[in-house]
Amino acid sequence: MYFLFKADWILVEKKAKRTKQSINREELESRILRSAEVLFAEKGYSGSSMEAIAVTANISKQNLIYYFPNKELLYKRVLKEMLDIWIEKLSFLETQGDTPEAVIRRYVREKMQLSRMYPNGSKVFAHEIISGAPVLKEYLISHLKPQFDRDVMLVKSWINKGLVDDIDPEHLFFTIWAATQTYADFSVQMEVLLGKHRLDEDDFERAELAVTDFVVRALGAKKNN
Amino acid sequence: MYFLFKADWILVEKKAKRTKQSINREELESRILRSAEVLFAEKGYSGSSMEAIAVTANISKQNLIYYFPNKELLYKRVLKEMLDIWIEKLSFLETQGDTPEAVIRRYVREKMQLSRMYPNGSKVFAHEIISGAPVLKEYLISHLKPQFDRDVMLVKSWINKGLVDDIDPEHLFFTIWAATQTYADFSVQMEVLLGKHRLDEDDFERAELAVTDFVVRALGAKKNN
DNA sequence: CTTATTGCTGACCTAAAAGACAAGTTGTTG
DNA sequence: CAACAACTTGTCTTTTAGGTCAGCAATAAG
Repeated sequence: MYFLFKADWILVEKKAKRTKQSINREELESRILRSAEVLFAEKGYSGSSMEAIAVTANISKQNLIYYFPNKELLYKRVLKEMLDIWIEKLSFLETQGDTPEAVIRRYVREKMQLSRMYPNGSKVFAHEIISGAPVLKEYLISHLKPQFDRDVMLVKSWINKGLVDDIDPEHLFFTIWAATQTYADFSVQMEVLLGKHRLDEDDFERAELAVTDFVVRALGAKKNN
Repeated sequence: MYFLFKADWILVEKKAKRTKQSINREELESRILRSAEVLFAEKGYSGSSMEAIAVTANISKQNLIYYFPNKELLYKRVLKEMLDIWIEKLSFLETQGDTPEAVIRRYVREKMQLSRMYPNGSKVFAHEIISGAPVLKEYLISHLKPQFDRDVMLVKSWINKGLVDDIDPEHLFFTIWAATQTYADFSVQMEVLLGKHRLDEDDFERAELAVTDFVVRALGAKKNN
């Protein structure tokens, strides 16, 4: 799973002899990554200093640099962690016997859950894309596009079979992504508008229902085959 | 229109004697603002140096500072310019005799056009909200929320009158905003996925059609009253 | 137990970036 | 056209941030 970027990932694949040190290393690395994620999400890449990340992770700056020799590497690792999760959880494969509606419902639900569970990773990703994807562009071309093309084809086949209405498949995906990811990225705006300090369980429940419902209606999906 | 933030806007309301200097000043100010907008959109607040903004605007850094004595002020002005445009163009008022569908169609179209015409402003706004809206939070509370509440009420009245289906009004708006703004903020991702260098006239046409259609279907709006 | 490896820290160094200041230039106005 | 205001630039200071390096501390391996 270390295929994402050229040569500049830290490769840690040496038999893993779980000594006291290696355990500590793992724990500390993930603490650093979580801290970095929070800061990158909130302040962006340039706005997050190594010093600040170190403080958040409760270590010294030099120690941080010991684990991640430079900031760009750290940033790429944070992005990578997020993408790994997304790839793992988001396949749009047509399960045997599933109706389009079922596939879509599952897809929307999983995207919503990612927004709910990894809001910071999502924000880091958003900053990156808005900024023109300087780091991720290659990845989008090599990994996301093929999957996208495949998924679009699938929806087209649904249309041809008359299982769903004649909608625009590409823009359907853009809308689904936007509508789901917004619950991570723009949560502050929603909190203000809903008059809450935090979006809670219930809000996400409603959101998931609403968005799923919108999408299903848009598809005009026929329930029985 | 200078009510947005406390006291730190530059107030320029002195009778405007259109001399050679004042014309030049206006021209230069807007050139600076456009340059700043581009950089803030791409690099975020911290990633954009005054030096770089000056270079982009083709003036010296010292001259930039003469016009905008500090970076934060410049940033706020960029945000303000964007918000002024949005407020001006986005009212969800029920025009006499208009059906819900017509109102919604107009609303979506206008939001799409904002994404198309002011992608950079939109990106700056997105960065700001994702970052927790440190500058804009007050504004969201005082200006956006009241308008939002009003618009939600309107949709509820539509529902009560049976003009549209029983959808979730709050989340309807969240979805519309997300689905339209994504064409500004995530344009790079779409370019990659559609295999284009730039989203063109035609893409936006299709996008507008798709999103409008999507929303109208979600509403289940009845065409005749 | 002692040697090698890994983890951690403090003292630097360098570059960039915000912006203060003073001095010069250009345009405006009585 | 003289005096004043608006504009522009070069120089300097301070702060911050990324990162190096040498050495000390803790742990693992023989």
